[in-house]
Amino acid sequence: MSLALFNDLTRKKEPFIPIKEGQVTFYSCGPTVYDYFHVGNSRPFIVFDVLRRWLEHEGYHVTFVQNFTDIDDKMIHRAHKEGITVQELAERFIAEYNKDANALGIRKPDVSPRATEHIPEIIHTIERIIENGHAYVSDGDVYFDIQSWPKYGTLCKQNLEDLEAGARVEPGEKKKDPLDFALWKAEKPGEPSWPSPWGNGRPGWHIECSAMSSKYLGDNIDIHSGGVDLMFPHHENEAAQSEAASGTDKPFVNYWLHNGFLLIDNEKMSKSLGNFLTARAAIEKYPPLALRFFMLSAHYRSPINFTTDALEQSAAGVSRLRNSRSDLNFAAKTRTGKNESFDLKKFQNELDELHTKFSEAMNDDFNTAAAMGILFDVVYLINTTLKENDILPDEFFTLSKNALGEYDSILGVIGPDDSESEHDEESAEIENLIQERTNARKTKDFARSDEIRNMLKARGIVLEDTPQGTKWKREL
RNA sequence: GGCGGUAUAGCCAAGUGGUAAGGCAGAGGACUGCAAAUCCUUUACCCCCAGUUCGAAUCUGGGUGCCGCCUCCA
Repeated sequence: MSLALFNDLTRKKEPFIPIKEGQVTFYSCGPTVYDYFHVGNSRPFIVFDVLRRWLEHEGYHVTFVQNFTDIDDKMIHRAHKEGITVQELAERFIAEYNKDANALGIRKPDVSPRATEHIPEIIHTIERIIENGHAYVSDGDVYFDIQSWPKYGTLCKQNLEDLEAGARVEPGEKKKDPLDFALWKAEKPGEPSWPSPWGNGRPGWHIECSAMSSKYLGDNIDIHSGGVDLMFPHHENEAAQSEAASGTDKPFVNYWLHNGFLLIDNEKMSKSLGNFLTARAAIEKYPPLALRFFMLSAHYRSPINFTTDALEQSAAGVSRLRNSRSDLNFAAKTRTGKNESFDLKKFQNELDELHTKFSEAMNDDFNTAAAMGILFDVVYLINTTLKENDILPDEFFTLSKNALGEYDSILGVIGPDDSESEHDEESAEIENLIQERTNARKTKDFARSDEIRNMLKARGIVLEDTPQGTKWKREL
């Protein structure tokens, strides 16, 4: 089975067929860098990171672009409040974004364009829209002309009347239609501005994505993703702008993907509601891997509820995965050898079968929840095999490690391998203490034995006694 | 009001019409100096009502609950 994605444009699961064979152009809406991003914001970053990895795993050459919105009302207000420039604010929170994203195992995009570094492209895009007759200048502002765009509302499946009924009309606005939205906003005192054919001003919210997407990926791209709340108005507007600018009948985006919301206490987590937890605060409280596990434990389009319980359960799940790998590593050092009664072929077949299932799950609208179920099946297979055999051949360890490694290169929920750091200074010290404890246990000095174990435990090092000796691992 | 999502065990959650994956927690057991980990055993009237079907968690119709979008929002 090949990859199918649920396309919000058609509200159907469709086979994924890229524009250029073997290549994927993928634009993901990034953060407005006026603050730390919160746990809800982290969901699309994590789930679409996994989709990107999966596409690459399947052999596509992916160009992944995720923007930084570094100029808008929120940026301006926040910068004023902090007494710094908008640019300083952006620099600060782009750095903070990168820290948190890195901690959560989110890979860097191929391109991370910033709105303020693309003012010429934005202006050019607006000029094209005006030339094509879909925007008008009104007293220094430029608005998109909704009435000139019959397709408006196709993404969010709303007709114009219903949208107009709900549209906010602000006094003093210079729009022809309440649904018209700003492409360019005339300069206001004390706000950053750039010169343009329509006077000094700044870009509207939606236009940056159109301009930057087109610059780095072209006028017709494969995938565009973001949270469901961006479907309207942001993505609807983007599509209208981009298609109005390109002037071709090719759609801006072939596959629109939207992740479901993250709820906290059964309510949407949002900055405006004030019920948010920053990703920074969350990963101080819970292991980052647990947060990632949590995001991937449900299908990306389902809503998920952020609770202490759920995060603790996720952390326990991560531990199970990590334990299996650390048991595997330890056994590889202590229990490798010839074993005539072990049926390697059968083991390999079972792994292959699970591999097929994993691929099927990921190809089915990247169903990470099902895929993680398969990962646990793999862990179970490895654990029982380790249990049933005292000695196992090299091939078993190679196959098992490769399997876990491959799955984790996509999901990123098992995390770094402690055994890779086993030659550093701290490890040597730990090994010495373990040796001392082993000696104490031989002479039945359990007081000293437990003392050493507790001492290491306090440092986050957990000891486990096995028939092959004592193994250690770091706590999550 | 318009549009959309969702309802599966104590909790989280997958599920393509053929009597329910996986994880967490719990109980009992094996192993262990004690622990930890692991393994074995064990836990589901799939929101309600009606319908289609030989057969429905899955399809249809009607309810009900919860959530979201329609305004800045991942």
